[in-house]
Amino acid sequence: MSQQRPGNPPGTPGAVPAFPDLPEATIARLPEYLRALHNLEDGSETISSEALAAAAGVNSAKLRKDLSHLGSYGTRGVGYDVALLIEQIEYVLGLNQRRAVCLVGVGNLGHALAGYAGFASRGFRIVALFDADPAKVGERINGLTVRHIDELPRLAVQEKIAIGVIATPAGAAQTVADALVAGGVTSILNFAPCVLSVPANVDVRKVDLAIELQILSFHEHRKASLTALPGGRSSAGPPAAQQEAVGS
Amino acid sequence: MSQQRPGNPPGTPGAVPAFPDLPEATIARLPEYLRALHNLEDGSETISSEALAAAAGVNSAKLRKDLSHLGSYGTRGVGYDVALLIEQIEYVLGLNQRRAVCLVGVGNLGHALAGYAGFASRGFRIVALFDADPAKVGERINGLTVRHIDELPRLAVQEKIAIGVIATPAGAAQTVADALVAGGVTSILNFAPCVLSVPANVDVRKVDLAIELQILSFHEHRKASLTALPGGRSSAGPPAAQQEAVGS
DNA sequence: CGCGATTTGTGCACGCCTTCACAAGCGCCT
DNA sequence: AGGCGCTTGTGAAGGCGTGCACAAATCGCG
Repeated sequence: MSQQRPGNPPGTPGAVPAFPDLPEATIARLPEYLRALHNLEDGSETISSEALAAAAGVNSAKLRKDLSHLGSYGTRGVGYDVALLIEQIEYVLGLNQRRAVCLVGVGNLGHALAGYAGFASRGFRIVALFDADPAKVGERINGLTVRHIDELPRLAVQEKIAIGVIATPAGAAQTVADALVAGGVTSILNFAPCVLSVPANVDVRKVDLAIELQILSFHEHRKASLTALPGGRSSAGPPAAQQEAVGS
Repeated sequence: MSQQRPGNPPGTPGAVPAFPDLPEATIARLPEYLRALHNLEDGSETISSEALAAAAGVNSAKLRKDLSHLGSYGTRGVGYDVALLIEQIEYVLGLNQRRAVCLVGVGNLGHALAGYAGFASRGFRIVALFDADPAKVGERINGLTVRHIDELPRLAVQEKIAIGVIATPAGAAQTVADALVAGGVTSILNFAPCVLSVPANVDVRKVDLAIELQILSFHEHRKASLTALPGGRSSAGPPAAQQEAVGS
């Protein structure tokens, strides 16, 4: 990621509700709390940190600290007001305004993302689809027409698109990122397996599906090597093959 | 995640190459290094930590420390042997054996995942597709026939599937997870926006596309509130509305 | 053969994050 | 009105991860 904390220049007086600079770890959990809150079918007005933490799958102390960071007021002995908490978190995350998102690359994955209901239901509005393949331009997906990528910068500016999603092959990703930046996009969600270089003011988050599987694979390997300890190395290639320069 | 480190019971003697218990942060980066290594079109035999770090988008000191954790031997003054390093990382990640993966839920997203080339090209083999919808059972996707989810436990055992991918709606995810566990699956990649509860020996990784966007949204909100400081709160709702219990 | 350039491996310090444990505060019941 | 139980908010400690800076090691060249 290209976080590069702006440093909170000493000059900024806290007159306006100078944005609470929450820890990154907290920010990453806020959406989870929000989801848990929305999923509450329980009609109760309030919820305790214990209950919400369980619903979100985290430690209750962590949750309380997270919420305290954003100044949210629970009531001791009672809990948090559900409706108020939802409003608070949505405000902090900037979800009260439906943000315009564009998606580049309507291949296999992009097609699925374009139709993903989870975006619309959680505060985002896909307003444009792009692709470099002329054969795909003009295709209609989910009520949107795929446009050629050359139109990206112009349309991004025009539609005030702040977030771009890259679902192209890795080879095209950097070019697309440049086009997004040219269009004034300042947040990028990158599904292409590659490193993007962007200006410091642009945030990039990466999701690499294969990497997730590889991490799981590691744990599988570890678990297997633990349970197989007594036996004699049954599975594939041993870690050897790197002896050299043993004694010089 | 349900990490819950096994505690490394004091009894385990390090006779067998007791698995290097790498820091989680390191594990998460190894696949990135691997990808960077594979992408090297440079025909050189070796690569310096500096160069590889740049290609992977990380700090070079971090990379060296990561590699040192897995005992990988670079050569001072020269760098790391590319081929050897690839072999090492692939071994640690357990990628030398093509792991069997099954995918549950062939809706919008599942469909895309089933066709995602990145899995096959990076050591994984999707061997089965499942869905609960009878209308989808029998459909052929990418050479695989969609089976009914009731067959999951049996087939998972039969095919020795260790990793399962959940791409169902949130409502069905827990049921699917239970079925996966019943089938002996010990690693789950969950795309459904919900918390799964699984036995301690099962690893779960979660990918929530909407959450990623929400995190970006936060940064957008923050950036906007910073640049708009001088002006007068032009955009949406202020954070107020939570006064109450001010003085009792 | 020796020296300098280069690059790895790592000790150390710092900061972030997590977790525990508890005081403070609030509501309810008597 | 008072006390009791429950829950939040937070101080402090510990662990983890990061990044700097440098010693150790290796290669190539004169």
